[in-house]
Amino acid sequence: MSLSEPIVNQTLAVQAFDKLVNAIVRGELEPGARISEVQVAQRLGISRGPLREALGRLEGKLVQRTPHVGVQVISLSRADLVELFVMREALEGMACRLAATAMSEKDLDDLQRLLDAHGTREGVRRGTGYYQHGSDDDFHFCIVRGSRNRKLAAFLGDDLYHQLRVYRYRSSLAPGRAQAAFAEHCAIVEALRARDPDRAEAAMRQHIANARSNLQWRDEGTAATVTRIGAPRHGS
Amino acid sequence: MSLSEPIVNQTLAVQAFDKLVNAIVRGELEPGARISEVQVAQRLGISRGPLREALGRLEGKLVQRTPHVGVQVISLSRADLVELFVMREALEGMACRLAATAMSEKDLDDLQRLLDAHGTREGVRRGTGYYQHGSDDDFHFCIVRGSRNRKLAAFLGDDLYHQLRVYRYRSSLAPGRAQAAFAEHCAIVEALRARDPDRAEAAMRQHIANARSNLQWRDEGTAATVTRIGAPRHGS
DNA sequence: GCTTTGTCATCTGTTGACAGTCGTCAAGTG
DNA sequence: CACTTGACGACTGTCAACAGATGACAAAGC
Repeated sequence: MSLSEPIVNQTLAVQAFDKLVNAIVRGELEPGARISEVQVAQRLGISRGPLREALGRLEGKLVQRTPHVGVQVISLSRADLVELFVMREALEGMACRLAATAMSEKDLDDLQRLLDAHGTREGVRRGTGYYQHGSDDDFHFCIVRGSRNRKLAAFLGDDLYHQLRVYRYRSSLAPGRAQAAFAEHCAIVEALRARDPDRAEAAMRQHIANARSNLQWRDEGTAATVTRIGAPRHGS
Repeated sequence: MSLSEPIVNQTLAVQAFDKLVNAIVRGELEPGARISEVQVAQRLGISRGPLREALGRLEGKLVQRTPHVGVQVISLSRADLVELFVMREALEGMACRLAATAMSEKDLDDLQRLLDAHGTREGVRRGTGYYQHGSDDDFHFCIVRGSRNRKLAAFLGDDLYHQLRVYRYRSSLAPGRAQAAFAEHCAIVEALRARDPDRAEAAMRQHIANARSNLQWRDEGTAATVTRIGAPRHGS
C-alpha cells in the first residue's frame, strides 16, 4: 500500500464520462445508436444526474442531443470525415513545424525507435494492421506532444482523435497505403531531425492529405441511412 | 405572428449556457472568478440541475472545475494566449486557403464591403477601436464561413473565439497596429479575389502571426496572481 | 382504405432534499 | 509563540420523485 499515491475518489460524472468515451470509441455503442438515460445509468450503477453531466460534456464531440427526444452517438458522413481530416492537416502540420525546433534529441530518439518498431512489424509489410492497431496514432501523438503546445495537444488528443477513432474500424486501407504511410512517416522524422520547420510541416501535411484522399468507406452511405431521431433542432 | 417560425421553448440548460457564455465573454464574470452554483442558480431563477449541465458543457472552454471545490472562470496566462493564437494561425490559414476557391463572387463582394466599411471608420484611422468592437471578428469569421468547412467554422466560432474574447478587453494595441492590421486584411482579400490559395493562406498566417507578436498585456501577470482555489486535480 | 384525431406509455427536463467533502477558525498542546 | 487538532459552516456531489413533452398506436370520420 503505497502512501505516495493519493486516494483518487473521482467523481461519478468523470468516471461515467470515461466509460462512455471508451464504449463509443471501442465501438460498443455504434454511431447513430440511441442512448437511453435510465438504461445506461442502471448499467453503470449510478443515477441519472452524473450521467447527464457526462453526456453534456460529450455533446458536440461524440454525442448529439435532441431536446425532449434523446441522445445518440454521433454519426459522421463521409463529408464530415473529410472536414475533420482538413482540420487535422492544418493543426498537425503546425504541430510538426513547432516540433522541429521544440523536440529534444531524446524525444527524437524515442520517435525514431517508435518508427523502427513499426517498420519491423508484420502488419506494415503485409499492408494492414497499421492504422487499425493504433500505431499510427502513437506516432502522430508523439509529434503533437513534441510541439510543446498544450492547448493544441489537448484539442487533438481529447476531441479530434476521439471522433476519428469512432470511424477507424470501418475504414479500410487502399492497397499499398500502409507502406506509403510508413515511407511518409520516415520523411517526417527526417525533416524533424534536420530541424527544418518548413519541410517538417510540408511533410506532415502531405501525409495527412494523402491519408484523406485514400479514405475508403467500407460501408458507403451508412451515416445517411442511420435512423435520425426527432426533427432537426429549431433555431441555432 | 408568423406561423412559419416554430415555437422555441429551449431547455433551461441551454438558456443558462447562453447566459453564462455572454456573461463571461462580456466580462461580467472576470477571469478567475469563482462561480457559486446556488448563487448563480438563484440569480438565473433555475435550480442547480440545469445549471450544472450548462457548466459541464463549458468545462475546458470557458470554465474549469475542481472536484468538491467549485467552478471558476478560466484564467489564461500569456503563454496560453500565445498557444491559442498558434492554433488560430493554423486553422484560419487553412480556412483562408479553402475560401480562396470555395467563396462565391457574392461572398467576396460582401467581404469587400465589410473591409471598405472598416477603412472609412474613425477607429481605424485613429489606431484604436478596431479589435475592440468586433469588426475584426466579423472579417475573420466571414472568411472562416467562406471555407465551407462546417466543423472548422464551428470550432473556431464556438470554442476558440470565445476563449480569446475573454481576454480582448485587457489587450491593448501597439501603436499603429490597427493600420497595419487593416493593410493585412486588404492583402488577404486581394489574394482571395485572385483565387490564389497559397497566397491567401500565407497572408492570413502572416496576419495572425503579426497579431500574436503584438500581443500586449495590459495587466501583466494577472493570471498568475489570481487566487487559485483548491489543489490541482490528482491523476491524469 | 386513407386521413385525422384522441389517448397512452415512455422518456427527458427539472426540482428539492440528503450526504459527503473541503476550507476556516478556534481551542488545545509542546 | 508556533504547531497541531478538532469542530463548524458552506459548498458540491448524488439521488429519487414530479412535471412536461414526444412518438406510437388505436379509434373515429371522410
